Amino acid sequence: MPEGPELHLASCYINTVCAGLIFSGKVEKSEVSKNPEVLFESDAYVISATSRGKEIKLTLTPLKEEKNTLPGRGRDREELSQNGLQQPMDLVFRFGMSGSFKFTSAAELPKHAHLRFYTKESPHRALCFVDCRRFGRWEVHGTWQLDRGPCVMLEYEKFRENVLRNLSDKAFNKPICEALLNQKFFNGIGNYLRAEILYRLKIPPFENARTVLEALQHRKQSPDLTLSKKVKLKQENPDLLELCHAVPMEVIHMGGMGYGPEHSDDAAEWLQCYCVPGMRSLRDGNGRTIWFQGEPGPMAPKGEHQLDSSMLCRVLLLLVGLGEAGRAVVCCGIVKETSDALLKL
DNA sequence: CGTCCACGTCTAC
DNA sequence: TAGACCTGGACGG
Repeated sequence: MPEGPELHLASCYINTVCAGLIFSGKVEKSEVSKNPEVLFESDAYVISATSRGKEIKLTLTPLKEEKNTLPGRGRDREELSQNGLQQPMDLVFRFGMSGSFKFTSAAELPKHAHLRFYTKESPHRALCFVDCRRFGRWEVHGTWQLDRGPCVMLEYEKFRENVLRNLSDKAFNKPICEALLNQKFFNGIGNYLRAEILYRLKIPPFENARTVLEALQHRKQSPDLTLSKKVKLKQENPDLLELCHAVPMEVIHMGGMGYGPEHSDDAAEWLQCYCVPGMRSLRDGNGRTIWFQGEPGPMAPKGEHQLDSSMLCRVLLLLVGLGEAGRAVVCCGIVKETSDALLKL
């Protein structure tokens, strides 16, 4: 489920279900997970969460009055402070392709629950990090990953500045659709968001990123307009960086994309481009599928494998609709990769 | 049965 | 710039 909006919603979910709840005992890791053990133990602690882009941070805080369990009982001494109390601990998670948090009965843990926090009450319940593909990661005593930029959702002004002040960075030598996945500058944007954002402005995905973004630096002012008209104009014509904030915010207000079993109808309706029938798709330079409408743009990868089904359909319909002479003309003009692809059918 | 595809990083040649 | 890392759903034979 995981691009920026889903990560943020996960933090909201955790803060809601854990509000007023007391957790207890050790943090349990599944056998199969290669992530680090979480050596935290407390008789009574609380859990809270914050998010930043595509990361989420859990804070485990022992309750004050606790005199901790016997030091040394199956515990590393280093994990306890000098007076034997468990210190608060931050855990930073990335979700990979399939991470999520679920709060359930401890008796029936969800499949693929790789990290589990148990409540003190009985019968116990558990907050679980669930991750079927196990691409997700967590770090003990974690901090926000150093080379990830400000959150597109929660730190919009810093995010915008970070992009516009660094347009000389080689990250912007790339097509805009590839730059948008660079978490150093677009922390929170993922594959469906980049497609939806570019589609709103009909920006060709393989237009050069610097070319697109330099145009935002000197946005033309209209001094003759009143302030309210300027505000209105801006709201009705958001630029690319504003959409990098506004589009994920739409998803948050919708309650997330709900990938997987709980696939919501709202989400399916909300998508205007990503995986939508009739839209075109190509592989970008990193092998990721970019969905778009119209022209791919000047930096599109060349090659015989770069013909999408939507375009093939159109070519075939065109050929069917033409007479014999027209067909001959069109076939002569067809680009090499088109004819190659047709021959392969 | 098999092949392809998926919301993302990582690290190794 | 490839692969590696994983499970499971969709779809074809």
